[in-house]
Amino acid sequence: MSDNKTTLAIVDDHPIVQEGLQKLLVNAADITIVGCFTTGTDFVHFLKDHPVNIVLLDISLPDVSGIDLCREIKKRSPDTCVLALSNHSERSMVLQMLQNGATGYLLKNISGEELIACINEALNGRVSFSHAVKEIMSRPSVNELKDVPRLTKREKEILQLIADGMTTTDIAGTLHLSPLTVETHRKSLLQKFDVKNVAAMIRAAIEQKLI
Amino acid sequence: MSDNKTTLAIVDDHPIVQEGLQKLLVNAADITIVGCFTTGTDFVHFLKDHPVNIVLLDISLPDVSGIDLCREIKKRSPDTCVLALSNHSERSMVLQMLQNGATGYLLKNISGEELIACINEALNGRVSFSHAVKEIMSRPSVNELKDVPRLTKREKEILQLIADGMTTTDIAGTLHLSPLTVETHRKSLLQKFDVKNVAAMIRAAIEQKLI
DNA sequence: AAAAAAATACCTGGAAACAGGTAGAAATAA
DNA sequence: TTATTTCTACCTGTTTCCAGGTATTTTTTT
Repeated sequence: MSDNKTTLAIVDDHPIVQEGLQKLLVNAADITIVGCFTTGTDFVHFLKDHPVNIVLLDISLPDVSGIDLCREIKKRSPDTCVLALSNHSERSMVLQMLQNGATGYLLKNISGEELIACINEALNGRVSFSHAVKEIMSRPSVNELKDVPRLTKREKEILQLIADGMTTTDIAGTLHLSPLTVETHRKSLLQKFDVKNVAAMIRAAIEQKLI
Repeated sequence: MSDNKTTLAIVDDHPIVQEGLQKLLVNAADITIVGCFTTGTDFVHFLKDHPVNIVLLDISLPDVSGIDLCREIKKRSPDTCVLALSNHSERSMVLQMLQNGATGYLLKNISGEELIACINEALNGRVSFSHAVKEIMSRPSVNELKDVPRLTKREKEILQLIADGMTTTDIAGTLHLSPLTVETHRKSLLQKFDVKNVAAMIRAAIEQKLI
């Protein structure tokens, strides 16, 4: 039955990785690769009129952040399993991806067998981690219990401008907003980061890779 | 003449990358892949009794640093061209690799054609960079001209406390100084970083690894 | 269609930061 | 032993930030 094969897509801007994944997956008889994409927007566009069961998603793409892309995918196609692919295994990033709908998190040093095993895990509705990630997630990290704040689009924008050294009135000027509005966002940011001033906020934001 | 084909080895601990590189190189008729290795020591051992013309070398291996491995390879087999493979394009890393005998530096987002072109460049005795690296190396780094500010002991101390979210009076308290003194240091810091406020300063300080 | 979240904007008052000075000890380098 | 740097401390303003609200409109979610 060629009909009920699993459809899989690859989203990664590295040709080497695309080719490598394809080669590792040719041995999996029940998986059909239906597309390879180098940008998030390309894939989202494809998803409009093609069903995809599994997507292997590089979280550091040139156009959009892995987190935003994951949300977007799950919004448009909730049944698609998103497996995040990454080079780095930071606990906070893993948690953020899961919070935004990912079904698993794989490191790029994964072996072929493990990759296929993880895909099957995901198909069976289970969260799947590659070996190294599993270890990191198993112990309840002392450090990173403080959750990463979930910022709105506007807030991210303003955070970035603050980090660039702009004052409230500067920011209001460039975004064509009232300074009072910018202040409101600024207050929300301080609250979400749970800090008292920008110095601490910028530091926290960089640590959590939000800048 | 199958004899004068180019012999090439791959050293990378990511199965995905190994497979991907192999697949991208099957089209290059004059290249024979003579080995794939996941650790530096494995490859060095192989090199003892096998000639290798080109080695694609991942610079972030689990066992040894890319720099050390490159030195070792060139010591044992000076005629082997080392092409560094990396995810990151930091100017300093590129320079270090070249200083230690590498013939080129490629980013992992390289395309198949570019990869083969770079290998041929290297075989002809020329230094080869992938596109993105070339750009970074061509212009005399914007980044590294603005010198890292030379801070005094006290300034470093206060910078750190500012980054921790402390106010001037807080800092004065913990260091047993007058708030006015702390303000003076704070002013010096802003001047040395050439910024207008702490937000920009903290960011710059973290970028320059002073925090 | 109703509810929740996000973005917009306003107000007051106090706290902190920033800009542009001066200046005297103390430590370090020449 | 000078000369220089660093650390200390002060003064006067102005600007910006922060805390504590309230409140309307728009967008998104349910």
